[in-house]
Amino acid sequence: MSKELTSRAEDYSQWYNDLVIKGGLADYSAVRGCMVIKPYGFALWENMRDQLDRMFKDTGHVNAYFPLFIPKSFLSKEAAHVEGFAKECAVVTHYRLMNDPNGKGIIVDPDAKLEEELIVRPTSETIIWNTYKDWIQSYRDLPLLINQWANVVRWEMRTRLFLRTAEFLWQEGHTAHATKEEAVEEAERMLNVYADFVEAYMAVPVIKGIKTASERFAGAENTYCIEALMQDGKALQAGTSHFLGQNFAKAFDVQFLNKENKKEFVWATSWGVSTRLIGALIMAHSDDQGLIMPPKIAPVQVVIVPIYKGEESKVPIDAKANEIIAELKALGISVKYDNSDNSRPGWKFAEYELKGVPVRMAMGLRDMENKVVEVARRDTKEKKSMPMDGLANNIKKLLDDIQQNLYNKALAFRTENITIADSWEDFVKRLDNKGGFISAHWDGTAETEEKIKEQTKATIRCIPLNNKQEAGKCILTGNPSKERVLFARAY
RNA sequence: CGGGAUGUAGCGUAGCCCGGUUAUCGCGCCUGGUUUGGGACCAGGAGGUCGCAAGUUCGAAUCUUGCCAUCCCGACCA
Repeated sequence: MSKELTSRAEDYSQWYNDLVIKGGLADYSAVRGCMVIKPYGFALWENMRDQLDRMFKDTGHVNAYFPLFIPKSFLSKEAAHVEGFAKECAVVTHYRLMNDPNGKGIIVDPDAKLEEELIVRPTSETIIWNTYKDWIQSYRDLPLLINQWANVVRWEMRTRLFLRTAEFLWQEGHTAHATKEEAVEEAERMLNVYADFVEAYMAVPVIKGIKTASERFAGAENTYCIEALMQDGKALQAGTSHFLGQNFAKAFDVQFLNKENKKEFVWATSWGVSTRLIGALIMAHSDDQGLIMPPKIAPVQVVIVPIYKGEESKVPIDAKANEIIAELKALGISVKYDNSDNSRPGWKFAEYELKGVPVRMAMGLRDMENKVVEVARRDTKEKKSMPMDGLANNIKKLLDDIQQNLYNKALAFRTENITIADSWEDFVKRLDNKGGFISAHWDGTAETEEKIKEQTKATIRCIPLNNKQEAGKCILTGNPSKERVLFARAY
C-alpha cells in the first residue's frame, strides 16, 4: 500500500478516494457503480445505525421490512414521484436463466418473461403506501410510525464511493397521520433527530432548512433538509425529511374514518439518511494523514500498541495492557490491542492514523517502569505521557474532548465559510475563490434558480428554518426579495 | 451519453515512441533468522492468458483495427 495520501489541494476527489480505500472503509466492487463496504466501514455504519435506531425508537417509531421489488404499476400511481425516479430505476424483466442453445454459456430464458416488470426499489413510498391501505381504517390506527433499514438502488450515471453509489444502505421512515399539523410536526421532529445525530455524534454542524420547489423530493409538498459543509467548500445534503401531504394517500386510496364517522385521506411523511453520511464524515474531518473518526461513533476508540524489546518483555506488557483494556471496557470504551508481530510499532502508528482511531496508546518497558503510557490523540496529533493511575477515566475525558474539538473545528470552518453576497460579481467571485455557503437574495422563481445553476453550478441548498425576513434585491435579476437563501456548489 | 485518460503478478509501476534472449522495479505474500519508542533488515522463495479478439511480421507488451472494462471531467442525482 502506498503510504502517502494525495494532497487535498492537488485533487480533492483523489484524496477522498484514497481516504475511503486506504482507510479501509470500502472499495469499488466488480459491479459498476456499486461498492463493497469493508468490515471497518461497516462497523462505523453499524454504530451510526444503532444510535439513529435508538433515537427513532425514543420518538415512538418501530421497525418493519417491506419488499425489495415494486410492481411497475405501483410506481406510476403518484405522477410526480414516477417522474422523479423513472430515469434511474433497475428493472427486473425475467425470472429464469437457461443454457445458451449455441453453447455460449448462460442466457436469459425468453420464455420466463414477467407479466409485470418489477422495479428494484429506489425508495419505498409506493410499496409501503400500498400496504398502509390495508392497515389503516380508523383514526385509532393513526399515527402509524414505521421505519425500515434497507438497501435501495438508483441507477446513477456517475458514482462516487459513499456519496453516490448505485446501491446504498439507508433507513426510510414512513408515517401516516390524521391531521396535516401532526404530519408537519413529525417531519420537523425527524429533521431535528437527524440534526442532533449528525452534530452530536458525527461532530458535523448542519444547517436546517427547507428545499425550494425544484429541489424538492418527487411527490412531496415540502422537503426539509440538513446541509453540511465539506472541507473543499462544497455542500452536502446529509438528510431529508418530507411532508408528503395527502399525495400518496390519494394515489393509493388510503382513507380513515374520523371521530365523526367521516372518511378522510391520511397525511404522510417520509424521511431518510443513508451511507452518504459516511462520506460527510470523511470530508468534514479528515486530514492528509488519513481519516479522523469522532469518538462517539468510531469503530475503535482506543488502540494500544505494545513496544517490545525481545520476547521476554511481551509477558509483562501484555499483562499490563490487559489490565488497562479491562478498565477501559468497564467504562464502555472500545479498545483494540494490536500486539501482532508482523508489523512494527511505527507501521502500526501510521496505519491507525490512516484509519482515524481517536486515541492511540503506546506502552513499553520504559513506560511500565515509570507507571505511564504514551497517549496520542488523532485530531491534534498531540502526544503526552499519562500516568497509569486513573488512566481509564482520563481517556474517557480525552475522548469527550476530541469529540468536542472536532465539532468546534468543523463549526469554526463553516462559520468562516458562510458569507454574504450582494452583487452578482461578488457572488461569482466567492463561489470560485473559496466556495462555502453564500447567503444571497433570490427573487423566488424557479427560472432564476435554474439560470444561476446554469451559470455557476451553484444551487439553493436551503432556505434556513426561522430565516430572518429582510427585504432585498435578487442577486441575478434585481427583482424584489423578502429573504436571503443559502447557495453553494454541492455534491 | 459527450470530452479526456488508463488497462502489464494481490497493489503500485518500468518497458511501448524506435518490434528482437528468460517482461522491470517497489510494496505485499511464503520460509528461516535478527529485530521492535514513527511505515525494520539479511538470505532464500512463490506468483504473469502484458484487458479481449483479429491483423501485419521470421518474431508483438510494443505496430494496425475492432471490442471490452475502469477512472477522471460534464449532463443526472441522496
